[in-house]
Amino acid sequence: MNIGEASGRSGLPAKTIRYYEDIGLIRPDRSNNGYRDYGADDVHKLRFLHRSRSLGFSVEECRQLLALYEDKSRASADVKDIAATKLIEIDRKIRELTELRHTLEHLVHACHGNERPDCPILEELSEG
Amino acid sequence: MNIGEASGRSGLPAKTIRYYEDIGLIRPDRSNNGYRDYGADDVHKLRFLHRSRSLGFSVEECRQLLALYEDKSRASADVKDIAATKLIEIDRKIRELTELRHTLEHLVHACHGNERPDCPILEELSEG
DNA sequence: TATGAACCTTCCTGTTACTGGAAGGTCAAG
DNA sequence: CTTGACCTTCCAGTAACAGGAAGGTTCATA
Repeated sequence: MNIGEASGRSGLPAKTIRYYEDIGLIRPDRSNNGYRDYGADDVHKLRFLHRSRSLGFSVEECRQLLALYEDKSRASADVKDIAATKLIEIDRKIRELTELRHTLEHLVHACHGNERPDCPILEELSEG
Repeated sequence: MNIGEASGRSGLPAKTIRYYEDIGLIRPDRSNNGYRDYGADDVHKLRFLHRSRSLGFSVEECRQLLALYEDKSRASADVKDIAATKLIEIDRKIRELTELRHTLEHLVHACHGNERPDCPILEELSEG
């Protein structure tokens, strides 16, 4: 199938699929007219990539996961390590954002938001 | 003062300070030897930038905040709008990350993480 | 048969917010 | 006088694509 259909079936934009080929994540066949030609297994990989990316794995992590996925002799512990490390990162991000949220909420509530020039938000930003 | 001291006082790397000058956020004087020469107000602005960036404002938003900060006639409502919009964004990010966290945690717990090749994480990634 | 739309191709640039490094000038101390 | 710590400019690279130009292919339709 052409890239348009592979895009539709995998949920990835054609631009992204070409990019993934550029960086060596997938290698589709070529038709006689020069068009990329994707098989069912290619679409499978593309869906794998789509899902892993949306779960917060970087492209390099996806490359590792894909290699593990294709390696029948790998241990599931290898995969679990990658996922567990990512989980810790996500927890940290959530903590940081929550703290940020509290600070910002405090500032927004403290600001009366009227036509007068004094503003607690700017005051805090310039002093903090 | 030279860029090194301005860096130390503002908490921003010298590279970042030069970058902020490149994109027109600050305009320090120059000494006779060509070195950048920062005053107390420059350091004040740099600290403002540092803090706003760490609160999740983009550089362009910081530019707006800085302009509002320097404009004595601005209304505090303008600032409040920017901060409130950012608050909504942060909430959305937290929600997305939390959902992500649940999915990943589920996967990590489902995986026994041993030497055998079957792995629920990869299975879910390839099917989801 | 011509033509137009809807595909596809490669290549180049731009995005965000910096970071790293090369090549070279300046300054204070020993 | 040289060494080391500063400083300067400029160029390239990062992550993960997105947008667009210029042009080839295919298919349906007038």
